[in-house]
Amino acid sequence: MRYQRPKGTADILPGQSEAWHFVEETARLLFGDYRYNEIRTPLFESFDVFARSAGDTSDVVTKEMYDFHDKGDRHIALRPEGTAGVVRAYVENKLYGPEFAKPYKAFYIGPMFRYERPQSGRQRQFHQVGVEAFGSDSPALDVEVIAMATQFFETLGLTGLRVAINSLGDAESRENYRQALIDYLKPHYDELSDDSKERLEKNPLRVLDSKDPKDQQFVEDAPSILDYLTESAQAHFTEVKALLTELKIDFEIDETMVRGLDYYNHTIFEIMIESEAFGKGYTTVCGGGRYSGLVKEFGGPADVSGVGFGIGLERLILLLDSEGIEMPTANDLDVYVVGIGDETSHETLKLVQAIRGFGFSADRDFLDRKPKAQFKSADREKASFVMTLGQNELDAGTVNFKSMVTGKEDTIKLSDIYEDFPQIYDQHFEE
RNA sequence: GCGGUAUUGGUGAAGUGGUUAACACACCGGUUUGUGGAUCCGGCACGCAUGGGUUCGAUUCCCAUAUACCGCCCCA
Repeated sequence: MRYQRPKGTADILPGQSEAWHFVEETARLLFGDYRYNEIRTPLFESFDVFARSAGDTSDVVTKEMYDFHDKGDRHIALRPEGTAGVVRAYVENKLYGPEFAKPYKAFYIGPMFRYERPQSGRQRQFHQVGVEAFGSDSPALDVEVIAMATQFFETLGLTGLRVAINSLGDAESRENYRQALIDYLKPHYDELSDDSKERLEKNPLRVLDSKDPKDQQFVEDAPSILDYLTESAQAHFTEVKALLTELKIDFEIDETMVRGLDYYNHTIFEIMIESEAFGKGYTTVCGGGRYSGLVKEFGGPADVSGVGFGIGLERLILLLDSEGIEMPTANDLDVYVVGIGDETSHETLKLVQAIRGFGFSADRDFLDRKPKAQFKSADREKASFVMTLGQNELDAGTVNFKSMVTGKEDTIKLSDIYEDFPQIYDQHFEE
């Protein structure tokens, strides 16, 4: 094997790509119903676009960015997620201007890149679908976004969703909580895992995410961020909960759910699902939340906030597969044209072309194979009908028309097929 | 970035330091000089991820590299 695909990449082959279309089309249609329109931004951006949005010290920037210098010595990075590019485009195209609807709602679908160690469902090139809505602080928009995500999964046929929400409050709430958390954890410093010791220094909220069982014991008794929300932050969260209840969307509050970045505030949420595909327990298939400051960071107005989510498509399709959800496969073949003898090649090609011209699918043999082998191909491609054309038919100006379902055969004039194939098709399909 | 397991044909896989690398599925051909899903028969790895090394001899042992998978880190 001379060449192999780059580490952490995958070929999506015919047979699988139909499932991708299904998921993507479902997203396009549904998001359209919510009046989110597709935005397509470059797969690569200036390195700074992502470094800016993620913070210079985060692992994403230092470790996971797929970056390089181009021939003009520009520092380029392949996009590791969708939000930064969308925000950049929002600001660069001045979509906050008065002529645009507010909130400005957009979705994206496409490949993302992270230079990390591949594992199942984690690749260096992977795909996400996500949405962003800018320019409204309304809790109703938070809930619309959550509702859209849950409806997306339900439309795909998934059940047993679990919606977890939390609030990080505003900047003041976060600062108060951060200090409280440090005060709580500091006395236990020596008992924490090495990883969490470091987290405590760099990003205390991350300790809440630790997988270490000992850490988790401390986390259980840690103060809750919800007790540190300012009055207005509290009001926002209360309204979100009320609206979710109104929409009959079941949710639970996870006080330990956090985000690493400072830009997140108020509502954050994850949608989880229990599936064999990812071992036991619930796995997150969608993460999202509200953020502020990003637009300003990119040079836009200071007061424009955003809310959105991202969904990893590889994981989602793994999930749909393991849940046995029916997804469309390659479309069936209407007609297979069997040609017998070299002399028929011209006519069989004209036939398939004519049938395709009428909007039906048609195929023929290209390997000079015998009739039996051609019938096998027709069978494998699930052809509804087979037309057989040999010297006899050619002389008579006819074709043998066989239904692969009933096995019934009929002789049809070539001229009739060229004139009105749909009529012949309908007539025989009825039987 | 760290640790572990694995790598045999189109696929699933068995196998051994020594002459022809099981078996099954798929595919191709024949049985039927022009008709599918069945039966039977035949074909299908000069090769065991790649590169070195040990050995009289390696797919089998050792080392390196690549890739996949699992765990950690991280996951905006």
